Amino acid sequence: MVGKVQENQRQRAPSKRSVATRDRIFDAAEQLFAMRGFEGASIRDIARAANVQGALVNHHGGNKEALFATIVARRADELSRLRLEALEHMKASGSVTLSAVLSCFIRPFVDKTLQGGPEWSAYGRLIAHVSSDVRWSHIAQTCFDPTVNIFLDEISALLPQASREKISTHFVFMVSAMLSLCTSRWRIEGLSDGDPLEDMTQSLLDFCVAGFDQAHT
Amino acid sequence: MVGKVQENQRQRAPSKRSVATRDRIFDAAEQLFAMRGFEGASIRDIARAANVQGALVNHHGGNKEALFATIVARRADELSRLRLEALEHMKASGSVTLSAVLSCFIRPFVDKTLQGGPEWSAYGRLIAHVSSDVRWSHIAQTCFDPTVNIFLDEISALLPQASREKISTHFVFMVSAMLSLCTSRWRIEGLSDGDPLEDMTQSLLDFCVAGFDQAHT
DNA sequence: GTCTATAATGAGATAGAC
DNA sequence: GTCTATCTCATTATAGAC
Repeated sequence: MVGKVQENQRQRAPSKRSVATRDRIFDAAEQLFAMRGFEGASIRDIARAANVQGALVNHHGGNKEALFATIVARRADELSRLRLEALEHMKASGSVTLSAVLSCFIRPFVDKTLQGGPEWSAYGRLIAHVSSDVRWSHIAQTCFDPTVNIFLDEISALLPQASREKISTHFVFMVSAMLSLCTSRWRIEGLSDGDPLEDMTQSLLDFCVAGFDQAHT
Repeated sequence: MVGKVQENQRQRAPSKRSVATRDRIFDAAEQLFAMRGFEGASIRDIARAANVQGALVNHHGGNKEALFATIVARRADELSRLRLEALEHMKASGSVTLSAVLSCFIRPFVDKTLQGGPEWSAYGRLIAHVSSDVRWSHIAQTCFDPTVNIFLDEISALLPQASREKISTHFVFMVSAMLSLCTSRWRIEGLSDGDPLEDMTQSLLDFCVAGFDQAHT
């Protein structure tokens, strides 16, 4: 029954098997794009990792750039939702502080990428690729800027003496530091003599809150 | 005369033309590795940009990984020297503050990569690639860690209550924010309504000094 | 939707003449 | 040191059978 329902004028609803295959392809693409970057991950590697023929990758994902964009967009909505829900929840609770606002942006990301399983761990590195290459600016604009702008507004309200430009600049510093938890933990561990910090998230938050706050005075 | 002097038992001194060719190849490799990453830059593209035959790239640079490592190492010494000189100069002047120490690390990098011409601008992005990919950890270890450890020691002396692990962690946050000036200025500009900040370097410094300083209390 | 087969191009690397 | 020529393999993408 379900298999014959039309989604729109041009297409059947995809079968369960088709969806499963597509998801396997997307998961494999996510892992490989995250680990090796756009050029470092080949369609063949993705197909092999997903246990499908190469042609299927193109069938489900379009060409390589479209596939990459799809993979980034796939989890962007959930991430935005988590961030905005945290923000709403915080405002409902009444105590709107700089620390709380930044936490609403950082915590969902870090919680997911550090404890949300291998897909989210890969997704964190993927976002780092997007954020450091102007070539993907259109993806960042579509997937992340709307939410980021909401947070910039909140921060502006809390730091009325700081210009929008300064807040945006500091925000990018914060995002870069946040992404380093996904891309550069090996670096932190290599520079530390002993065990890595127990709670890097709190440390990141403290670092960024102080960084923003000094702009106030 | 010079052309016939032996450098060691196995090799003549390279001719002026040879050195010029090699430098052209290295410069082209630097630009392309910086712009497109390791896999995104092909030996053929590098050869074309340097106006030489492909075989010459292998001749002067070895295989692709060796070439990449060479390109990163090429300017690392100068960068380290600038940073350590700044540190010495500061200590000689007497006022050893956290802000001054961090400035000795950040200023030489930012001054070079933002105003030191296209080679240094590319080099900044190149370091960003190295810093965000565990695959290049051996390069980071060789080229940057010795200097970084000296700065970690200085910071430790100024923040005796902070653990080495916390200082290392914050240092990586700082480096990530610093590198974002090379990789993500498009992002800052996209999020700012008006003109970008006049002095992003000072802004970065303020942000990081405050971030480190809060660990003190 | 999935497969085989293949087109069309580009990749890194080297041998050997000059 | 530089060049030409070439080897070998991987790349993205599509056409067309099932």
